Amino acid sequence: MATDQLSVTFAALADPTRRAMLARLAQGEATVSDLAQPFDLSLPAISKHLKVLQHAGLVSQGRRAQWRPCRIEPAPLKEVAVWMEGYRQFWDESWDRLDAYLEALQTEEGEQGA
Amino acid sequence: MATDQLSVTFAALADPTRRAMLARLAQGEATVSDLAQPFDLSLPAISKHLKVLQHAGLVSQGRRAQWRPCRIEPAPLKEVAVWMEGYRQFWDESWDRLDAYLEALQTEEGEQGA
DNA sequence: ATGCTATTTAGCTAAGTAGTGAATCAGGAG
DNA sequence: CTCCTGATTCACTACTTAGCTAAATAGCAT
Repeated sequence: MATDQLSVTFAALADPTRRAMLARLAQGEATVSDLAQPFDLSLPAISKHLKVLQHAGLVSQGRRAQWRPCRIEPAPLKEVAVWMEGYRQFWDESWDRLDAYLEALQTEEGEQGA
Repeated sequence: MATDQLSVTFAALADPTRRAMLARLAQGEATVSDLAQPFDLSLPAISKHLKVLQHAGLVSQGRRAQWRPCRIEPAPLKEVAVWMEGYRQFWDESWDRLDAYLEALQTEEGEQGA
C-alpha cells in the first residue's frame, strides 16, 4: 500500500461510510457513538474507520470522560484541493465554455475564409 | 469494496503510480508503453493500473493499429471537485483569513467590554 | 505463413482491508 | 468496590489488491 500523504488521504476518502462520518463531523464535533448511530455496523468497525481517518489526518480525537469527541481536520483536504487545482482545466466548467468559445471562434474564421 | 462512483474514483487516485499516469495523460494522449516508461514495473502491472483508472472512468482507451492510445476523462474529477466544494470552508485559505478576522473582531469587542 | 511489436489475460503469491464477536481499558456513578 | 456506558484492542474470517512470470491476443510487416 502507498504511504504518501495524498495516497493515504484518497484511500481514506474511498469509502462511503468514512465520507458520511466526515460529513457528520463537518457539522461539528461528535462522539464515536454519534458517528456510529446512522450505520448498521458494529462499534469496532466504526472505530476502525475512524482510525483510518485519523491516520490520514482528516480527523482528530480528544477525550472528555469516557467519550472521545472527534473533530474534522482541514490539512489533508487542503492537500487534495491543491492536487485538484492541477487538473482544473479538466473539470472546471468555465474551461469547457472557453473551449467551446475558442472552437466557435475558429469555426467563424473558417467560414470567413471560405 | 465500495462500488459507488466517488469511492471508485478516490480508490483509483489513492496510488502514486496511477496519479503519475494521470499527470502524464494531462499533457496529452499516450500509449500504454509511454505510460509505463517512467516506472520500474512490468507492463502487466501498468495494464492493471490502467484498468483501474478506466474502471473509474478517469481514462479512456482507443485503438490505433496495435497501440491503445489513452486519454484523460474529466467527469470523475469533476465529481471529486463537486464533493470537495462541500468542504471548502475547511480547506479554503480565505476561510482561514475570515476565521482569523472574526476572531480578531471578537477580541476587540472583548477588550472594549473590559 | 511467420515474425515482430504492443498489449492483455491467466495463474499465482504476498500483503492489506473490512467486517465480526469476545475481551479489555477508561472513567464516572451507586 | 462494583456496576454501567463509551470506546478500543484482539483474534479470526472473507475478500481485494499489487505485483510477478508465462502465455495469449491484436495487428502490421515481410
